[in-house]
Amino acid sequence: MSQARARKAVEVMTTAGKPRNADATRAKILEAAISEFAARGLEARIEDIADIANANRRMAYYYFGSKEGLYLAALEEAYLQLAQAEESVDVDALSPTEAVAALISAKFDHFIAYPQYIEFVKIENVYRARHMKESQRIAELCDPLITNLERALKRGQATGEFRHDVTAFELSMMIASLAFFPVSNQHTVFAIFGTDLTEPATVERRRKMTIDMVLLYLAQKQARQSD
Amino acid sequence: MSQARARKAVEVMTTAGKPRNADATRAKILEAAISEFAARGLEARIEDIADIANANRRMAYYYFGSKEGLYLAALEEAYLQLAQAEESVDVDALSPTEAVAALISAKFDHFIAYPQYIEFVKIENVYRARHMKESQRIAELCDPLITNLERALKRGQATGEFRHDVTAFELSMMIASLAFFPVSNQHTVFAIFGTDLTEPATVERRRKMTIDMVLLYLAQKQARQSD
Amino acid sequence: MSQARARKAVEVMTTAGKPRNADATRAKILEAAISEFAARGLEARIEDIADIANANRRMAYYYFGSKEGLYLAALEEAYLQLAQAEESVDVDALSPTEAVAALISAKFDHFIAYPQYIEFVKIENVYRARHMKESQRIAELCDPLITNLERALKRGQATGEFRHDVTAFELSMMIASLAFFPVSNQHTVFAIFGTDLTEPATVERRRKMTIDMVLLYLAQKQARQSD
Amino acid sequence: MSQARARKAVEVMTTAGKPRNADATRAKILEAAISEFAARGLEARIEDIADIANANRRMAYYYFGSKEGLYLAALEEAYLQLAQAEESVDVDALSPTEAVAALISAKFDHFIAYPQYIEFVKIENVYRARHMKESQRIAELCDPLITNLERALKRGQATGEFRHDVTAFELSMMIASLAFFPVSNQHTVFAIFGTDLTEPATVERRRKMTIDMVLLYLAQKQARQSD
DNA sequence: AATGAATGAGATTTCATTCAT
DNA sequence: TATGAATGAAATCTCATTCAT
Repeated sequence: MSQARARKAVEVMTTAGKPRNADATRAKILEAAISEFAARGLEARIEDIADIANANRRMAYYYFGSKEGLYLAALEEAYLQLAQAEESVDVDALSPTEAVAALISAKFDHFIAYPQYIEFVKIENVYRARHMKESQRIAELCDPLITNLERALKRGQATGEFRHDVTAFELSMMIASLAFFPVSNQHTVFAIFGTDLTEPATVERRRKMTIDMVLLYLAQKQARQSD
Repeated sequence: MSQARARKAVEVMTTAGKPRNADATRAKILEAAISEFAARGLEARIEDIADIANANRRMAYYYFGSKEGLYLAALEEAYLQLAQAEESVDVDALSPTEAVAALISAKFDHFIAYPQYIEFVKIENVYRARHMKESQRIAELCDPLITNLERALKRGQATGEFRHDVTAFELSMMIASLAFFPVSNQHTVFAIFGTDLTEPATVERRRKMTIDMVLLYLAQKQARQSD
Repeated sequence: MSQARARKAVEVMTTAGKPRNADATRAKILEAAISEFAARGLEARIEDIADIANANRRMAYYYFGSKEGLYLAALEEAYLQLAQAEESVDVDALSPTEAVAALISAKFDHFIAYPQYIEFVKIENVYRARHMKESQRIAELCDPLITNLERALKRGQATGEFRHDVTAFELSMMIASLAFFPVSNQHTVFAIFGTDLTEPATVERRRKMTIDMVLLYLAQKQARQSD
Repeated sequence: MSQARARKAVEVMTTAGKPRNADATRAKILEAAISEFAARGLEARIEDIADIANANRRMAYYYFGSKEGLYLAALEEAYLQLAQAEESVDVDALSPTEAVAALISAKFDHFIAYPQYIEFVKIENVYRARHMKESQRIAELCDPLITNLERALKRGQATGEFRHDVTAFELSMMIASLAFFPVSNQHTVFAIFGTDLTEPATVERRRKMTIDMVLLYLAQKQARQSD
């Protein structure tokens, strides 16, 4: 929007040689790419991204090599934000039960704050994680997601508050399922049932139910089996 | 090629019956479309679909009007299979608890049997249900999914087995979340954590956990109402 | 352009032998062709023509050989109507002046009654009379148009009512110009000036002006011959 | 999908500039489009136009957005030439009679000099001015055609040389009819009567007759009626 | 006489990408 | 660093026409 104007001002001052602001251009293209890829999936067009970024199409190639390169950069950016989201929870300062509740709640907050994240994950799964497999970085970024949860779970199992027949990974999948699906599938749900799952009251109700459900499951003492 | 084999599949209306069979051609194109769209999303190519169906590319337009028309037909077909999947459960012949468990289990079975369903739902959500909104039929097909569950829930609440502060729709979303996510997001999960969520043992473990979790939640007597 | 042209299932009830009405089918196709070609030019589609005629597309080929054959048949039909239009004027029973006025008036009537004629002539001129050149018949049909006028003109020149330095062909072109153009070019005139040249009052005004103008010209005694 | 993405004309100042010259490429494509559309109507092929212009087919889309966009640009160009044609007549420096004669004559000259104009008008009328309606510009360009004539007519009526019961618009239609039709319909006339209306002697004869006829009509003092 | 099914060829259009400055 | 111009390859779609009954 007003970015366009800003660029014009810059151009005017550089008379002879034309050293523009490299990082700024790159950043604007990346930002535009995140919003466009999130909005349209791989149908997003390089030309549109460049226009939104107020940059030349050629620059996208200059900085990111190809459309897929740009997509991957945008994807990594989305996961970077995910990792940062959970840092706000100080797992070890809370009781096991509180920590699990806080981690669940943080996930809900993150999905509200960064809806693009869910878009990218949906897209990547349609493409069978084709692009993500190229990225070493994303796996590293996601590591804390499990380890944080694991510390809380282990402590709760040690104190006897939590059942033993569940792993951190399983627990993580449960939570992710309950938090992710209603957002990722909001469109088909709305088309079929006419219910808008993004309404704040609905989201809060869901947050509470999810916490209740997970803690109830963790608190249950298993009878005998374990599979 | 495999033409000889494909010919055999033709229904008996023409005496000699080699070349011209409208229904068979249409059906083969639709079948090919389902597998191609599920595999590649809207990037699937009409030419490939026609080739797989052993038909002329032009015939896809003859029967379905456009690429989007063909996609929509394939989408509806996927939902038709979903509706049929749940018919196997005789909700009213089972106890409320058994009925809920059976419905959850049926969902797991369906997702194993018709993986294309999940692909279509993922794709539609990437496209923000753009195509599904055109279809009156899909909403109708999905109606029983809620009403079946509702009958079981109501009965359980009447007998006092189930808590009262949950609606059939909420329950349905819970179950769908827990069953859908690990399949829909299997690719990114695998890329990040290296865990294959489709292994039979894993699926069975998940089926059991989901049933336990949901029934535990339903059995819980809520202290005071909230929200 | 025309999106959903997907085949609909159609009930069929012809049990045994199926002797349809050959002439009627041919006539309906031709009628449909006239209205479609007049409305859309050569962009008219055989499929649409067949549908309007409630006939099978194949029948158009059966009776007319090809799209161009059908077009030519429609074109000839349009000229047939033109020839018939002028038969209503009994040139020799009227005074020369009255006869010319009547022939002009008949042209105006014809253009109102058979607007398709003008459409075909426009189309043919866009195609540089490519198709009409194939037709012996059309030239024959048009012959009376000149000869009728010629008889009136000759008589008027013999009596001294009409000037001598004009031929029947030239006179015919004048009349045709004044009558044809405002109809043929009504669309661009309307687009540019916003005037609707088809309003009855406008047409009548034009009819009168044309008669006045032509008779005035014919009545003028030329000073010296030129050219 | 995204229709109008056509490049806008951009100033270019490259010194040598053989291969990359935006204006030249654009201009050559437009020029080729004018001749091809005039010759073949909307059946003209983008590929042929590009070939004639010695440009890549893609560039037609780059500069004009779509085939219709290119056609519209060509159409506007044709009307631009029309407007320029009449500028040569200095209406106010001539007597009313001379001015009308000069304007008629200029129209004949224009139709000889720019035959494409007539082709475009014919085509547009076959398409019912579908494209022209999109163009604000054309109506503006045509405005002087009436106002020039109107000034001459008004002056002649003021001096008593011209009759009063005719409007500038009516007069304009008369002139246009007499000048346009023999060119626009030359092909069917030739096919039917074998007369070539484009021969110079024939054109000159027509020019004289038209001027005589119109001036005679204008000079006539109307007896009593008025429409 | 009549028809539904099928096809081949070609048209427009789209888009990522590279050229040349 | 930055850019407007240019391109090739492919995808969708259209349509007249023919096949086989």
